[in-house]
Amino acid sequence: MPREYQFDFELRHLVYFREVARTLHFRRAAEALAVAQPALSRQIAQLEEALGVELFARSRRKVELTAAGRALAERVEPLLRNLSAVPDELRALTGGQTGQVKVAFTGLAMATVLPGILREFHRRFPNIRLELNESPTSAQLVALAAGEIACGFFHPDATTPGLRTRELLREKNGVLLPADHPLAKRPSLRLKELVGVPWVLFPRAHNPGFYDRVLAAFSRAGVTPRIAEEVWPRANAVGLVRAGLGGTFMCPSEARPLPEGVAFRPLEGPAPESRLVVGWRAEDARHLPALASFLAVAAAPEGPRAGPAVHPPRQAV
Amino acid sequence: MPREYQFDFELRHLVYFREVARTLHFRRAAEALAVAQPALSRQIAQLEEALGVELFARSRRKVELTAAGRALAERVEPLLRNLSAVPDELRALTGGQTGQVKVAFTGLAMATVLPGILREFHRRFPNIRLELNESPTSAQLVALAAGEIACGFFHPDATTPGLRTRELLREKNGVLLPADHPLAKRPSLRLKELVGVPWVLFPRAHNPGFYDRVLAAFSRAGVTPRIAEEVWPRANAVGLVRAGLGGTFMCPSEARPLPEGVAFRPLEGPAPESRLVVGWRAEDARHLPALASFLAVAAAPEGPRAGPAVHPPRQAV
DNA sequence: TGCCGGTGATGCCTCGCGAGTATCAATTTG
DNA sequence: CAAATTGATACTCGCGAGGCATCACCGGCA
Repeated sequence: MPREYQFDFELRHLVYFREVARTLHFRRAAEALAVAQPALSRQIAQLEEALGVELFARSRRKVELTAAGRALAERVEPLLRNLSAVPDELRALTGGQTGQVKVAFTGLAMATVLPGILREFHRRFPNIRLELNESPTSAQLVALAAGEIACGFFHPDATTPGLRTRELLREKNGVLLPADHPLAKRPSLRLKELVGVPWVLFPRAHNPGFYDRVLAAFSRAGVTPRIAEEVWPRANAVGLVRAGLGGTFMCPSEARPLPEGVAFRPLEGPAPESRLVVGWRAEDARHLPALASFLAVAAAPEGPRAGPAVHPPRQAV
Repeated sequence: MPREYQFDFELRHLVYFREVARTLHFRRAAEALAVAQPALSRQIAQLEEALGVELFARSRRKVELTAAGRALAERVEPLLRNLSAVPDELRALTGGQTGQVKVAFTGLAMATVLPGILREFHRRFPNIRLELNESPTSAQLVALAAGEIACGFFHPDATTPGLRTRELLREKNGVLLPADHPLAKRPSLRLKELVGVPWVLFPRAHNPGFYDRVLAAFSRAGVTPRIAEEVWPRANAVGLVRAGLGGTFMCPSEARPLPEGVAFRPLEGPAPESRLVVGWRAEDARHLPALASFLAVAAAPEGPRAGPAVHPPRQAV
């Protein structure tokens, strides 16, 4: 039996095409797909070449579907819809619609991406129960290795051996100050201007890598910070800052919405960078169906998140 | 409206999966797909990870489908079948089921891949008429530029400006000799052993680049060939060799089946390499529906060819 | 009519990943 | 127990998807 026809296009082309066919607008479609407009233009051109057919009639000012384009849109729409249901069906077969998953998270996760993930997850998998516990990065790594949790949202620093991770957030830190602090009058700050400001941190053992990078950033700026408090869980740091005990680092997304009595100021120049990832043991994803379902939401390549999409930037700053 | 679900796998994964699901054998599936076995293993592993489901139960010695694997196979099979019909449908819409295409070809094309392409093409597009003319590479390039032909099978040498091409064949030449020639007793030959053998070539103007590479190969081997005849069309060269006028270069595929009265011997060490491509003007493929249909067969990435599949080797020898 | 804003295409560059080669590890077979 | 078979792993390389900057072109507006 001769080998079946192989495709000279990919699902990506079809997904891109569908979006352009819907919006009839390359730039808006590109934005919705979270790619740059030239990339989208080229993929559409490739698809047209692969099919040997013009799909869009582009005048410089307007985009419309050709007859072939309309036909393709009609075929592609149900096809992608069907296909998108397949992964959940398969997980359902292996029991991935029920069960429970133990999940650990840090304060940053709960302050940013986690609520959106949980909402989406409970919509798609109402019968899977999550057991959620706030826990520092270091403890999560131990618990993952020991199999005590199936999945953690933490801040990667050292290499995470044997774990699969997906980055969810990467942001340069800004500074959280008491609202009445003199420096809070400035629209933005530099690290070296923080000399003398007492500083609120977290216990070093919770994430030594990041802790040390913070101190290193200070010392590169010629400042020796005075550590006023080490506090945990993270959410309590805001209270200490508001109480006037000092300042602390914070990601922009973590500072939205801004609590009363504190001010958030971005840092100019070099500043510590916070990364948030979701991590799990590679083999678990194939053996614990409920975990696979959770990861289908939490570690989706571009899963819909709460609020405006938060794209992890490609390169570090 | 939130962005629709995006896939974390590609059509390639599904095609690969289908083949493994059919054969239940990674090596044979890899061969059928014309990829190496490790590549296939990894793509399947990726698909399993993307879906969060084990698709195959591999013992070291046997591969079987899991329940999820069976379910996926059932979903994927019709889906790919449907999808493979789409390109032809679209071309039909724009008139790509009728019309005519002017095609030029060289002797090598007709001796190797062209018959298989024509058979397949007439099966899929019985109402498109081809106008086929044997023509040397140089003339084809002129005719393509002038729009006199829509598509040519030729031997690329210089750059082919403004043309889209796809490689169909790349082979090291061997030597065709009269069956009773003394050198024909040897199982294989070296270029320098051909000293003194009269040589049958094609008119230089037909493909100066290749012609000169042949002479250069001779001179690098320390041989100055005596050009006995320059003949065209190519098929006539066999007659001259059989008549004892001399030897000529020939690709292994071109020498199958071997005509009476001649002997084909591979060359050891460096030897001229023949390449065959199909070429067309990029914009024509989108504006001439019948051409698009022809290219869907002739320039398919791995289209079924006559006889055992001829894969153009990845790197030159 | 000329300027400006919006739109899709093009050129150049980077980097991630698919695929190739070589090799390993495990199991069956004689 | 040796040899063959088979899927997985380590590494390296090259292609191409995608990013950024810019162009070419068109419409609207004063």
